[in-house]
Amino acid sequence: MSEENEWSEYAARLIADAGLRRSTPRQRVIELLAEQSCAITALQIDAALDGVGRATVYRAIEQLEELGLVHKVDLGGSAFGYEKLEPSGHHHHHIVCDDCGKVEPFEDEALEDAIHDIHRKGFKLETHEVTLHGHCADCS
Amino acid sequence: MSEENEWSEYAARLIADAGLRRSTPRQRVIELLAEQSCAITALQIDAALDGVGRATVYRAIEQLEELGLVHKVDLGGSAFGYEKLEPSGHHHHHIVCDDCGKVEPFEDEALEDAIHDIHRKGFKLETHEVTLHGHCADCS
DNA sequence: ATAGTAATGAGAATGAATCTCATTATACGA
DNA sequence: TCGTATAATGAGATTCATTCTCATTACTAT
Ligand SMILES: [Mn+2]
Ligand SMILES: [Mn+2]
Ligand SMILES: [Zn+2]
Ligand SMILES: [Zn+2]
Repeated sequence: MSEENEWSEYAARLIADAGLRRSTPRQRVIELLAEQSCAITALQIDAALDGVGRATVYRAIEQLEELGLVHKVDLGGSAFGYEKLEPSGHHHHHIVCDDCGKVEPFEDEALEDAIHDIHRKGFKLETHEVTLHGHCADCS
Repeated sequence: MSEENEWSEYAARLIADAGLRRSTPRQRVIELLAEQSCAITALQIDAALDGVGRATVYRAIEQLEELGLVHKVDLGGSAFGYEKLEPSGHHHHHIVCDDCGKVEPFEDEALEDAIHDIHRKGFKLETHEVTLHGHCADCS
């Protein structure tokens, strides 16, 4: 099974388990998110889905976030980005060019290890976000 | 010399080197940021400084950011936070409770080492931001 | 099929951040 | 010290991502 379908179906399952209905608009938001390999904004989703209202897009994102299916990321622009969170836990982080706004995903095993070693009493840690800032080759 | 004064004077020097004037409103923004040990929002700064306009607060923050004196952080609320960046490079990151919004700073040497070992060709890395999300004791 | 209610979407409202522009303050040379 | 150039300011308007409202629609279970 492709990774997109895997996530879509996992999402459908959690949605059902949460007692939510299987509605077409929310389903389309899920499918669009499933196709993306990196972050996309709420307004991009809204624009891509004719017939799906803005409010529905934001509501769907909020629910997916609460179910741990989607992750909100600040990529330096004027809007937040959202990307699916694989059930395996496998994920990437981002490098942002502070001059032109270009975003590149990256993965780093040592970084993940260091993060997983962090414990703070009084806090149950769930997710994390790492963003590196700098200047890309074109802007240097 | 206290760390606040150290940063204030460092900021004053960079402001001067950049050819900017030593204006009272901008100076007051700098001093307020110097007093904080963690992030504060632009509107909190504006509210704390009577006689200093909102536009001036945002402009000052933008300039300080460009000079590498201030760091913008997304702490999950409706507005961004800003905190001073010590000339020594010494800094902390944040743990956020996704339920109540509580923010706690933390430092981790191994994490910093892992981040400094990250290199990406075509990118000159400057700063980084790490945010851990979870649930605090009160909300668990 | 029907009832019960979750979900939707158009549009209004909110609010952080940005922009405008007339006025003021600062730096610097005379 | 004075005058000039212009950086900087602040009130208010504006933008625009996000949230809210509420009448209507569409799931789902019976
Ligand atoms: Mn749409
Ligand atoms: Mn103010
Ligand atoms: Zn990670
Ligand atoms: Zn760090």
